[in-house]
Amino acid sequence: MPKNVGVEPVFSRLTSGLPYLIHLYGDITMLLTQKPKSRYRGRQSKRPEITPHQAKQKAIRLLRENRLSPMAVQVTEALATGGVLTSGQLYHVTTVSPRTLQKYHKQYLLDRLPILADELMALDLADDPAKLRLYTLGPVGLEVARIRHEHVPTGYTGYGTHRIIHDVLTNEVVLRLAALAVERGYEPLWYSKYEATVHDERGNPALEPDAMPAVPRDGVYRYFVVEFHNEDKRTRARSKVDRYERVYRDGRWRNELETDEMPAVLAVFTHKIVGKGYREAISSRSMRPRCVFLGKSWRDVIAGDDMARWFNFNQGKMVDILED
DNA sequence: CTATAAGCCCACTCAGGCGC
DNA sequence: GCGCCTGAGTGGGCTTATAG
Repeated sequence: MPKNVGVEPVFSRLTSGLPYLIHLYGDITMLLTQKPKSRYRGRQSKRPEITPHQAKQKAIRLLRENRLSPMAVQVTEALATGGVLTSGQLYHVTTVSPRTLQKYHKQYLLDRLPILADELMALDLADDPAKLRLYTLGPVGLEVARIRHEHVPTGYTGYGTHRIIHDVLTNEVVLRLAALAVERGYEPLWYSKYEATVHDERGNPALEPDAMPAVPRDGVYRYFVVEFHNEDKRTRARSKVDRYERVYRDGRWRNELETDEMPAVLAVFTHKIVGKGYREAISSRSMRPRCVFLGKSWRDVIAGDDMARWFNFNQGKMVDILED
């Protein structure tokens, strides 16, 4: 990809850990349905604050002296790509234990985001709800990532719950799709939303997908962009379709994404009305869309539905996105 | 108070490096 | 080869802090 030249996307190195992804998490479902009301409960971290300058010095030292373990690299890379992941997601990507994550936190590599008590209580399927944590890059991890990547997701501590959950669920979609791809013998890649962004002629973002997984096919990587909708407005779908079509015609994406084939859009929606919106937007166009739009409901994702089977809005039928 | 999370200590495994 | 050390990751078990 153009933006992170010389940097391997996370998944290219993580295929060995991926089979762990297969079983259902369940630790995610309730994050969506529960409204944030209760506050953080339990002991709070008393890790002393450090200045951004101190963090940068630590990061430079860690890299120069080669003192970042392979596991630490994998974890920071995963977070640099996905922004915010649960301890469960991190485990399924890297096989890192909660204990080690705690250590990384202490070393300023990671930050924790408070998980709300009610949402924890609502867990029913989780293997170990007590160990569920939300992690983002910490001050040092952020600086490490900045040295490796042009754009790094930041600011989660300032984001509202809705936004954080949006990103966690987006990552869940990517991880589950990747897990299936690995199961079928492919080596999937995982690009961040920054790497997936396409700009207009003035340099402003024209498309800002939530993530960009890629799966090889016939020796060439085939890209998908994820659009995760956890709102219930059908009009958002129409504007997305219009925007993708505009960007397609513009053609700039070929250079920015370094691909000859426009990535297919994987639209995941928590409200059926959004899927309906896509359907109407596509069928009502006078010209047949040039982009491929695929849809799946979040309900199906967490129910363990086959992650390769998506509804193709253009053709009006189910397809297998890894084989068709 | 209780429930929950963070902190801390110890012990174990495993891999790599070093000296002999 | 062997023994020894060190660092990383891990898990158990206990203590301490804090919101409700």
